[in-house]
Amino acid sequence: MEITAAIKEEAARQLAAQGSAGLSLRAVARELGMASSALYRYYPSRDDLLTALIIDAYDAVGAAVEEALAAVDGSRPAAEPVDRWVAVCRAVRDWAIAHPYEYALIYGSPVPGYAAPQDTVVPASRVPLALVSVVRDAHTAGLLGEPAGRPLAGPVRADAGRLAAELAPELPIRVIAALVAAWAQVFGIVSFELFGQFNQVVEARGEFFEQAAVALAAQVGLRTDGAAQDGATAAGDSEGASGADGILREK
Amino acid sequence: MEITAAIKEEAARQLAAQGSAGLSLRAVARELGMASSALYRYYPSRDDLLTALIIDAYDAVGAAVEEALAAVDGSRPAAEPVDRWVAVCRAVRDWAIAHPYEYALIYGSPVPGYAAPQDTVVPASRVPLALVSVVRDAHTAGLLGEPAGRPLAGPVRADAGRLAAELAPELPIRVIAALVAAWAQVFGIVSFELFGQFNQVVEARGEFFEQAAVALAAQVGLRTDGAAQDGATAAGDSEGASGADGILREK
DNA sequence: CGAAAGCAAGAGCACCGCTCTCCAATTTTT
DNA sequence: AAAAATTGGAGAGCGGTGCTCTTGCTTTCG
Repeated sequence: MEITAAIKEEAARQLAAQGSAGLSLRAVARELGMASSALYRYYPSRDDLLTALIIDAYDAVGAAVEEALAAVDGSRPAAEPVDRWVAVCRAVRDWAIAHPYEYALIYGSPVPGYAAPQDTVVPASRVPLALVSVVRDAHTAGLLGEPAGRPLAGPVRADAGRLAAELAPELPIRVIAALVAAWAQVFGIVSFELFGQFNQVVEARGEFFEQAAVALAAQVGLRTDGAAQDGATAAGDSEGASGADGILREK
Repeated sequence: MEITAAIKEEAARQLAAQGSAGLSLRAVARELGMASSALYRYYPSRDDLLTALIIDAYDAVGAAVEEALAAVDGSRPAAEPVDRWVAVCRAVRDWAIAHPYEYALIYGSPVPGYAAPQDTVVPASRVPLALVSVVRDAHTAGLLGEPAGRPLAGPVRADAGRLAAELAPELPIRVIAALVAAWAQVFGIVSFELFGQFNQVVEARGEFFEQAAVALAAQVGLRTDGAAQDGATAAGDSEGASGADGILREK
């Protein structure tokens, strides 16, 4: 049962090298020294292989986020909620920059024949769950203030209430709503950076992202008290990979 | 010289029907009753055709936004800054829902062989320019408060200053920075909705988006004074197209 | 030992982007 | 008006793709 792993590994290599459109079953088979038809015994179609890669990508970014959270929690003194939040956000961005095609695969436009089976939902929820845990921990520590924004409209309140019930019943519903919005917004910034929308607009992308992440933390109610904001300290060190402008637009 | 238009039109039809990956030069030629090779006289490659479609898509969403802005400005009484901001945001979302594949083409992952030539930058700037104009008008009317967030880190300040110089010298630099962030965040929410990330998370997507747009307006400093927030009035009417969950994920 | 199941290979289908050569019509130039 | 040059299109063909179907080998099981 390790052939499937070898296939996936080679496919991941091609994905990382040429993007999802450049992934060819025949090329994978060629590289593995087998007939292309033999490959269909392990993955019934190209989309199924892609789905496996999608799941792996979700798991990878989820693991990166959880690892970053564990790292910041191991620091001295104990990390503040805002720092934990920013650590999660930064982990997402760093992973995206390091794996642009994998990122595009899961957070870009769905592939042509796509397929978002149920298997993807659990891995896909690791990042949002990390964000929830940061906010929940802040809440239990009494470090959660009022989220920004007006009272929720009815239907939004219903959605947020449902989410709160299954994720964090102790959190205020408005926090949940703000959290979902912040979640989407974090990826909005990362996507804009990776997909080239910031090309002649934002150059200091690491610092810009940091700034936005801090603002989003405040948006969900994480107070930035205690040590004054020194978010700039760790801002610049995630550069280097984004030296050229635009990651995916090479041509 | 109208053959290029016919080609583009048919290509746009295929794009809207099957997405960018489903766009085939041969199919376009077939549909137009000509040899596929003849098509290369007008578009040297598939990517060039795609680029033309990208420019059209940018122009379309830009026009939709400007039209929405003109519409809200024609209302009585004169629209408040927040309402103008939300109108722009809503126009983006409505256009995206109406043209999911075009949206994916320009705001999703860049296509495999892509090509982001300079021709795209002007059309692509129409939406952000509309956002800038809303904020600038609010500023000249004295309706712009302090943007949220901390003081800008040096490099971000430089970026924002450069943008301010060429876009709106009278606006505070921090507003520019907040504006860029809000711009990316608006598209983050739209992309998450269209690309299926909200699938079992947010159901009341119109209201949710409205809420987030209002919050982002506040984030850039647009005060929601005067008539108390009645943003919910126009919230629910942009639904209907998003009845099914997920637009691009049919399979 | 023989049957059955699993696995790999090959050929082939229909499609794709793209290039090349060729031809006819048209336009321009002489 | 005749000749030359440009243009727009057609066809064949190359190498590539995903996918299917049939064939054959090998391993396992009864």
